[in-house]
Amino acid sequence: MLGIESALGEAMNLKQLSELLGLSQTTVSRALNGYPEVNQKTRERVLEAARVHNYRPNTRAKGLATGRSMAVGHVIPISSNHEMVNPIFGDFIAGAGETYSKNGYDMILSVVADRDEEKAYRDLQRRGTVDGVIVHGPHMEDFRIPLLLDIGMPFVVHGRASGIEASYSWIDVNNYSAFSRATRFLMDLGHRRIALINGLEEMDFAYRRRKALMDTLRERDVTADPALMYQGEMTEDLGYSAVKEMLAMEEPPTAILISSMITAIGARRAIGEAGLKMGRDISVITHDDDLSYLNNGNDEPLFTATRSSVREAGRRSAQMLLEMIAAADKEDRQILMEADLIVGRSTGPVPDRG
Amino acid sequence: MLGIESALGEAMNLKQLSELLGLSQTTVSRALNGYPEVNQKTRERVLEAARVHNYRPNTRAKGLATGRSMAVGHVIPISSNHEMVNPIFGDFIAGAGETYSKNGYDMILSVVADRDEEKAYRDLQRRGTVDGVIVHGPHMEDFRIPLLLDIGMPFVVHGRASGIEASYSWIDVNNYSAFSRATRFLMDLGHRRIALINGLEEMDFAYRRRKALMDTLRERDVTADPALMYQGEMTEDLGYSAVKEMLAMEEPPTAILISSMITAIGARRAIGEAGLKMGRDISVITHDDDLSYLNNGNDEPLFTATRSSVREAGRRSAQMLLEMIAAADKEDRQILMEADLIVGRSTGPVPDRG
DNA sequence: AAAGCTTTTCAAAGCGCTTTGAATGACGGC
DNA sequence: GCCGTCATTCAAAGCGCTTTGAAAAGCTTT
Repeated sequence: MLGIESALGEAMNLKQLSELLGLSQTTVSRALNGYPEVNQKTRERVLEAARVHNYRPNTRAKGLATGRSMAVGHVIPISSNHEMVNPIFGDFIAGAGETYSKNGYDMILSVVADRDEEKAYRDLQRRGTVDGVIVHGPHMEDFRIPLLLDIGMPFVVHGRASGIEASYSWIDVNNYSAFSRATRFLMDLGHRRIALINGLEEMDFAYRRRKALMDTLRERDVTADPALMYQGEMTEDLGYSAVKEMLAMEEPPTAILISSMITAIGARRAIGEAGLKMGRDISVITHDDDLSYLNNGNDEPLFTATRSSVREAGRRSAQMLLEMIAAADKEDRQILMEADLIVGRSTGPVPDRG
Repeated sequence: MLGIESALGEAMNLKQLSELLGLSQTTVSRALNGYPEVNQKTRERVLEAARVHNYRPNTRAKGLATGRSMAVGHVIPISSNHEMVNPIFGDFIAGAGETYSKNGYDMILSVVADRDEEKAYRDLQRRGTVDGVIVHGPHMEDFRIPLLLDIGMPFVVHGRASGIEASYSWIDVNNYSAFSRATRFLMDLGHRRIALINGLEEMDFAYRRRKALMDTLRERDVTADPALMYQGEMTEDLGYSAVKEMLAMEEPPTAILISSMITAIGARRAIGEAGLKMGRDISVITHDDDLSYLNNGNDEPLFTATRSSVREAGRRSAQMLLEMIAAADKEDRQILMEADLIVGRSTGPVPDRG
């Protein structure tokens, strides 16, 4: 009977399994969960039976009994006006998800209108749906950090939030050092008029990148031109429009720093349309998140780029969070990843202005 | 005391709430869930108290009691060799997630190595983690469809699987009609040598698109050249390499059909590098999933494209699945969405060969 | 005022698991 | 042969909810 049921895919439960084995639920549960007070022979019988009948403990019942959900939440805000989905989201999630699977955790995605974001976190906590969350795309002084500290939910931020004093766990790319290196690289090639096409200014990473550019220019006594600073959602179109506009200026920039590969592709389009050639007529350095579907050329990189795998960041954030959940200590953890500066064909010395 | 606790964000449970109100858990539960056998006054008191104390029922306990998880699963296979994350994934998920949130469902993402995919579905079912699943990117004769029918888990396929007889629920773009219209459009402009840069050949959508092209060519007595048929993961690089190769042929194609915007961008790059101009020297039509970060130009579309919003498909698949879960009837549902053929600047009449 | 309804409320069982505290059996030492 | 010890096993309580079946309260009707 039970055999037939299991063949039909009906889920077998602990009670049935223990009756089948002539053991108590206690013993079976302990054998399955690796507790020591079980006879070796018994344990083997139990494990074998569980395997044969393809037993999997009911997630909800287990969670209810243990008080843990074995799940991690990711809240994805969709802003009501521009409805943008971050292009790096897929790769980050893939990295994180990989880690969760390996560790027997589920990943819960909550897609909410941005005005409902606070409610979403509170709900996740009150309903006991998750044991912790990952915070995406922090703004400066991001409200989610004090919120999560307040409600006492373990979390890891992918990025940091300037202006927040409190200590918390994060993993971030060293955006400052990446963009100052990129700037120095361009300046060493003689560039002085360097434009920036950045993410939205409230984003923390955008702030750091911009600051890196400004500081580095100033270090070498160059005054930044505010007219060359663009920012917006990192779409292909932003890159195109910004560059088109720049190239129409009286004194166009000789180099451009760009915050995302997608945007750099738009920039490339505008440069091509203007009949110019990247690396010869104008230099471009982009940040490259190493997305799986957007390789930066195959042999020699197309773009000179500051590169850092967002997928790897996903893996490591998840790892960090799981450690925090497991650990007794309430220590915060921080990881700062350095980006590589990859030299490609999109940069070169300042052309002679004729 | 309870007040302080709730202020601190400690989750209040049904027992505490009912004691606070001097009512039984039964009555409180019924009042909250809208059952009729509750006095109007009582119901109001209960709802008010729940609001004030920010009560949310524990997901796991509720699920355990009702036998439903109020969650939907998405299994994302990561293939061991090429580790590709589909670029359309983010937008689809955003669409689906929106629908789930509105309906009080959670979304569970399971990222697994492709060889563990069957196990992932079985686990989801046996552990009772989800009430249904969405199947992504079906192959021809996709094994997941018989599997899910077998284990009796409600599901909706985003796409279809040629070669499967059984009835099941799906939502798909009419790839065949989209690509035959695109082909006819090109042929009307005089094109006869039409190349195809398609997704992996085992993918069902790729099969239909290719068939549409072949059939349409044959209808007008044109023989397709197998040398012009490319396929692979839809990366930027695929488009670039394929077009570069084509343009080096003795008799290059005069038009190209491409299965994805990302790949079309690669194609554009190769075309630009060769010093050619899209729409004048060579025509390109791409499929455009209307991704939020990849707008096809802003005023006049850059590419002539078969367009269909993958985000909308996400919303509708989720809607369909939730209806199936709620419905008593076990009817299958099918939705075939027609793609728009949007005319942009990438197509034009066959150039005179000189 | 008792009987019969209807409306409203409640106590308790049950969902499938873990875990506490107790019971059982085996074993060696005296 | 009895006792303490250790290794195993078990019954039962509990996690926070829903839901069944019964009880209580409020109204009509006779």
